[in-house]
Amino acid sequence: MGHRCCTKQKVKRGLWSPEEDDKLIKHITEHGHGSWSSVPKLAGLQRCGKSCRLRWINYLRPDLKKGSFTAEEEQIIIDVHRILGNRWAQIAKHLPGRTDNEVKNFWNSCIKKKLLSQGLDPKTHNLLSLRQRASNKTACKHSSSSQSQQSAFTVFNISSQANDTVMMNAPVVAFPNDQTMAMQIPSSEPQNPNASYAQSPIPNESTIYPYGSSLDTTFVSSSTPSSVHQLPGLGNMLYENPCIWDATAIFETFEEPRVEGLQPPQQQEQDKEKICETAEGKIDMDASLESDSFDLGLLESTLMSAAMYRDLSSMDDFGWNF
DNA sequence: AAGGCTACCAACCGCCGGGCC
DNA sequence: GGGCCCGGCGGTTGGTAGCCT
Repeated sequence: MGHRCCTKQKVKRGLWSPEEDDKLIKHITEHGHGSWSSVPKLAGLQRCGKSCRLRWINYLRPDLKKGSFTAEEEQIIIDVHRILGNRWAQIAKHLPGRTDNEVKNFWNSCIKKKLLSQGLDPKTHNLLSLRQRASNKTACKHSSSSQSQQSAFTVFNISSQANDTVMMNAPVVAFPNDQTMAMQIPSSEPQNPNASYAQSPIPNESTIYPYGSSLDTTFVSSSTPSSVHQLPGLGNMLYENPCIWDATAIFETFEEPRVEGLQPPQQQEQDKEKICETAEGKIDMDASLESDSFDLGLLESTLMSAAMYRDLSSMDDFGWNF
């Protein structure tokens, strides 16, 4: 059963022939599309108006960008999808020359699998639970090696390469070229986060280093948060923890980090609120992002706060003091 | 070489909301 | 207010090319 407009006349379906394309291009360039339902008749096509519209928008439009997606575009898709979900049309608006259909197909064929292989849930962008990861392993040859959950500060990493990485549901910030921000305590270090709090929180260069392959760059630190007993929230922790600050400084040595900085202090309160919501099991960032005029700057700052979302079960060890 | 499998992508389907009468 | 038409959107399907066994 076709669309209403398609039932009025006998219409052709399936792939478009070059002749049909020519007719449609000629008609639209000369007359514009006007009412799509009248296009087939005026253009001399045995197609439904919807089909003409789709063909034009997805394939024939002159301003379409041809070729495969760039790493930059891929990152934009991931970033925006993290906030908006499957709103392909909205996502496509941030990619000039790309269509929602194209973005959707690229997501389903490439990015989705990539995220899964990194242990990320493509829907929520959160790390998959151990069970989910286990079930995913059967479908994903290159998934991360099995890793146990430790402390929330142990690892901020998804790495398919690092055997001694301790995986947990912790912040992950993705960068172009699949660089992934991650904080990790090497397995030789004390695994109890409280055990090392008395140590100097300021890491030296030997304790923070790029780690992993070109596809998985992991930042490793032996340092741990400096003030677990007064944690006002992870947002503040980002500011108060020199370890993480120093880690961000390292980004400068890598290719064009997308996240240029953390939120200004006044945003911390908002972030705290978001994290509180997350603690209640709610991760809903869409409410403030319904507008068409979505701001990538906002997105980036949001991502930094979003970087602190994740499986709160792993956060239970900490004495939250809101 | 042939059949099976997988990935990719163009196109379709069905639903929804807005505008018009 | 209700029905109809239309455009837009997200989900899904089906064809095809390439790879693997």
